[in-house]
Amino acid sequence: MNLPLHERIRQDFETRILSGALAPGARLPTEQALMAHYDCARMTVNKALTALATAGLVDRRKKAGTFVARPRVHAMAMDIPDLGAQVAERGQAYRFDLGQRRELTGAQARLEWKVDRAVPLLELEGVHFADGTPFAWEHRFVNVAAVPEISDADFTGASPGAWLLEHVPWTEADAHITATGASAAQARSLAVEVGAPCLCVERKTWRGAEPITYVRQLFVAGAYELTAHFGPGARREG
Amino acid sequence: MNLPLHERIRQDFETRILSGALAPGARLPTEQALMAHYDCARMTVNKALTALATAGLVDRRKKAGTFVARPRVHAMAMDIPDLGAQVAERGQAYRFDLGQRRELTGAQARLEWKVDRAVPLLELEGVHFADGTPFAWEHRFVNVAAVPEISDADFTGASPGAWLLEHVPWTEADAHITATGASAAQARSLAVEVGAPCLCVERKTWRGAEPITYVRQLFVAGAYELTAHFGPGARREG
DNA sequence: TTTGCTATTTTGTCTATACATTAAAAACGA
DNA sequence: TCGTTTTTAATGTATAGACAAAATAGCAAA
Repeated sequence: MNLPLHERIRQDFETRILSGALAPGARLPTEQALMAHYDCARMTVNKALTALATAGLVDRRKKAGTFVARPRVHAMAMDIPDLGAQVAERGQAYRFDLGQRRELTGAQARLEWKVDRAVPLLELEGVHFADGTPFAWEHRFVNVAAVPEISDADFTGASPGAWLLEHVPWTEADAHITATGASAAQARSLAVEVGAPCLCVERKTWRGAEPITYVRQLFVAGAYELTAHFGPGARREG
Repeated sequence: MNLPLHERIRQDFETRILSGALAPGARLPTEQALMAHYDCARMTVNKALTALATAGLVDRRKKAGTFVARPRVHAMAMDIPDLGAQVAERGQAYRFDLGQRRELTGAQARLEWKVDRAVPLLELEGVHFADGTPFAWEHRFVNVAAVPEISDADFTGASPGAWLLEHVPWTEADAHITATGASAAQARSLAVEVGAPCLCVERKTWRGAEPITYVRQLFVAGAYELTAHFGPGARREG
């Protein structure tokens, strides 16, 4: 494959960014440095970096330079919600209660998540509260190999979702959304009646080819609403 | 606002494409013609057209030229589902029963849809069946000014959603997804008990700045599932 | 300390040109 | 007429250079 040079440069950095080798906030070389390194004209480097910028992978600022973009959920079609921040935004007190925390070996993990590779997993289960009232229950698996720092994280207060958003940029996500009635255990956790309507969101996220987390969240009907916007522009008001 | 020239060129054509003035398949002027028209260098024109191409608005072929791309829903993050096609794909018989059909004047329309401009609306209400079993109820408003042909359309059999997908390319959509219990009327239409968990999808779509349709759909829990994929790649299997 | 100016670095835009690549179209030959 | 070859018109890539714009950093004055 003889790719054009600007495309090769683009892919070089895309790979490094998606793999995490270039962490969010890291500065890329200047166009001057790159045109020396690749022995080409500035326009060629510029084309590669501009492409990365329009793809949202990097931010470019005059005089400052080019930086790996922090993962912005707004750039994505549907907000991957940080429940705590949203609750706080409405002036309510947020709390996350961790119920269960378990480390799973690779063999178990393969069963639980149905990934092709066997990976060590962290299993988390807990409930989100707004002003002391439970509004969401979640059950999550995290690929420890992808995020080793998570072993030291403490989720009594901040939710695992918020922690992951902060620490791991994801690049791809799959979501399944259904309605369901609360099971007995879920109903107990959420303080609703068995069979009460709930919004169920199942989501898997990846960074490049590496699976990050799988989560199943149950929201009490009326307490939560997913919104999504598709298309080039920003979200509309009407 | 003094936009850069390549951006102005890009917007010129984006506007014409989204407004429908340049229909899918139409050929754009060659770079030569454009550099004469805008009195600039070829690279400037090229940058504008390349941007439109990466945004998926146009296709470019060497020797042939630049053409307005046909709208591809697959490029969008979440499939706007054609319920009939999905049901048929599973080997079930699909049917749509139109319950109510009403023309609304501008004044009423403003109330019903809460758009800033007063537009003539078509109000539709009906139920989707798979193998004779109702699985979704919908209530829809269509901007007749944007799609005048819809007045002649017949929805006994094919759903309004399918008709719109066929006839009107949308460019932007907003969706709100919640869980809710079925109301008395909805429960009767869907043959479930009052309060049964349902997935509720509210969606507005636009073509450019022009509102096309607003729909509220209720899916019986378990009978339907929304899936969404975010990120550059294609939907994953796992 | 704060404010304001100035220099400098880095990206943003644009030009004019050159050659490569591709695929449609035209010319050609059997 | 059909298939093959050649031409040619269009986009794709790349160069070297110029000036513009913006934001940081440093310095000077209030």
